[in-house]
Amino acid sequence: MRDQLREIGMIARALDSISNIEFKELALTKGQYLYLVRICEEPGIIQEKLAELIKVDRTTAARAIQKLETNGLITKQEDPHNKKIKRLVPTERGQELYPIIIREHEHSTDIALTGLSDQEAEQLLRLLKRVRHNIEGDWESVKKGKKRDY
Amino acid sequence: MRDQLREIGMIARALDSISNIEFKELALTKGQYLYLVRICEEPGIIQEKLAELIKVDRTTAARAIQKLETNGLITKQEDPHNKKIKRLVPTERGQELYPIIIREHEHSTDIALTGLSDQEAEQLLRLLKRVRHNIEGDWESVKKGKKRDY
DNA sequence: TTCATTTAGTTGCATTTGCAACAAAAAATG
DNA sequence: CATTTTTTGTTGCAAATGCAACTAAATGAA
Repeated sequence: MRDQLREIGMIARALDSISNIEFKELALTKGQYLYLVRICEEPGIIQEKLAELIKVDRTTAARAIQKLETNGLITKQEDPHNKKIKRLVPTERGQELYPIIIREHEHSTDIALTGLSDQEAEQLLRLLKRVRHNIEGDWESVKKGKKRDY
Repeated sequence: MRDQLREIGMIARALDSISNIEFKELALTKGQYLYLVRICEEPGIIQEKLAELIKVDRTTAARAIQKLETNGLITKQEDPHNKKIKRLVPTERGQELYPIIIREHEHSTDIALTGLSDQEAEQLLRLLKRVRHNIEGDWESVKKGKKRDY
């Protein structure tokens, strides 16, 4: 039975839950790790793009990012050519957390992929990328108010 | 690179977001569809098991379920042999929503699996089930306060 | 250039989320 | 049997979440 999406939901909730509990000792509150890793990997990214990247509501991202700044993990830098956007850059302290977050993530990946051959893990990644690509359009248009017919 | 878990997170957030928006016209608020479908498919299930099934915090489930009852979509029935548990059963109105939720879910699955062959979709499902199985243990133990070493 | 549209960001408000901390029934241990 | 532990459920907070509604800059169209 076509339960792919249910499995994905279960896995995502379980892992997010684990990460949130584990990162509490880094003084990161719910969800913050998501934004911080991406900002470290793509410094200069703006809020709007970051929200699109991780598939979260713009306003939720706005507040999470605001809090990261308040806590001294990132800064918002103004762009010389565009007064509207604010480029997000990790602070030194933010960068220090990056490898810790990645290590946790690697460990979760190890657990998740236990028993899968390299070929299977690669195949899984390929298929997931296609699925993600398939749904991105719907997410963006539904977010903007478009109705899907079915 | 081993981005399987990131892809899963993106897909899950995007689809959950879409579902929440689409089910608003059924007067279902955030997340409620998750619980309602499962109660329809497994009537008599108890709160604790339901939370484990969908991988969500016990107290979050408690309140979502409470609201489903308040809104007349499910009832909590006492068990004749066990005074502690409350068996969750959909009402008629709850059952009416079931096929609507499933239809939406089927459509999302159609979109998500676009371009995948039957073999690929099946392989994806098999792999996801294994991944889910792999992480369930960690989720439950971390939830109960156990620390993972890595 | 002018005006409309899109993009980027913010704030208000109502709701959901989830850790603590608790209670009570049931099950396990001795 | 008594008593310890686990299971199931709840409530109090504090925080995150997300839809509306709003600004203002940038971009596009006429």
